Amino acid sequence: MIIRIDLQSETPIYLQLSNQIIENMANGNLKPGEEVPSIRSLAADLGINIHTVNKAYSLLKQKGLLTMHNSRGIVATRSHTEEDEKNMSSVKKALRPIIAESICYGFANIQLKKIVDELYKDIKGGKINE
Amino acid sequence: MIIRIDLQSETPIYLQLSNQIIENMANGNLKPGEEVPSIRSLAADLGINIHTVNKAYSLLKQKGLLTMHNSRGIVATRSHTEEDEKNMSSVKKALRPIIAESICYGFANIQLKKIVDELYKDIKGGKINE
DNA sequence: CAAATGATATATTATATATATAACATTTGT
DNA sequence: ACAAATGTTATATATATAATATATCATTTG
Repeated sequence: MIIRIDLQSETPIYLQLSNQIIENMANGNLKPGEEVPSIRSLAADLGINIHTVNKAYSLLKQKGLLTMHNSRGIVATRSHTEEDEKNMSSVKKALRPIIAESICYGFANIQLKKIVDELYKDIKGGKINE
Repeated sequence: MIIRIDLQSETPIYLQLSNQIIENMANGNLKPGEEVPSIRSLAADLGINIHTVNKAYSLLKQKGLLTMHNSRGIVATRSHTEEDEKNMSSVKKALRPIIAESICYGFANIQLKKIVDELYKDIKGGKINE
């Protein structure tokens, strides 16, 4: 799993980290059941603090995407279908202001869905660019 | 233009404010060329500080959605088509992590585009909920 | 000329982010 | 039994962001 942190970015490190782990889960680089690097080892590899990694992992745990096993490592998880409603409302809440902004920019509904379609395929394709 | 600030929210006030102004521009409550409340009056109405309103307005100005006229008020703006590329890349950058997260939740491409479609119509419809 | 405007400056408080150590209980491998 | 590695938690420090309180300035409007 490739992770790259930009210390100059205005996006907090723990968010960059959790976002990139999510991308790795989305494109299949990190599959459900597979182990994630330990907090200490990842912090050492990236040259950042343990607590920063811990914060990112806690966020993913809260989203139901990671499961901590008592002193035995951390494993990628796919949240259950019972949580679909919760996940759905979380996604909608995040999407809403972006879609509103797109409307202000004059982007049509079809145009916006085309962008979503492209991003969806691009992420699943496994590109980690931007 | 109706604006409601939640002081308990974890979303910063200036972001709540700019997001709601954007929604009002998206649903037609605030049309291009129309005046926006002055910084002082809006701050007084909402019971928040001048600088917080100023920060929200500056953000919208930076997005090309507001234009300040020297000591003569602030006006809603539709950013020009020449900036489409910039706006597009801005929207994509914001959308990417949310779509990746949706994929982790097991949401299909069609399902996601349906959500976008619903939100698009809901925002244009003018609902200001949650 | 007074009033209102956006812009700017300084200061203070509170919260968020990131780091540095340290310690704890649990699990794993020897 | 023991050492090593794990996730968890606690404390402390430094910096950045968010929000507030005053205040001043040039410009525009009535």
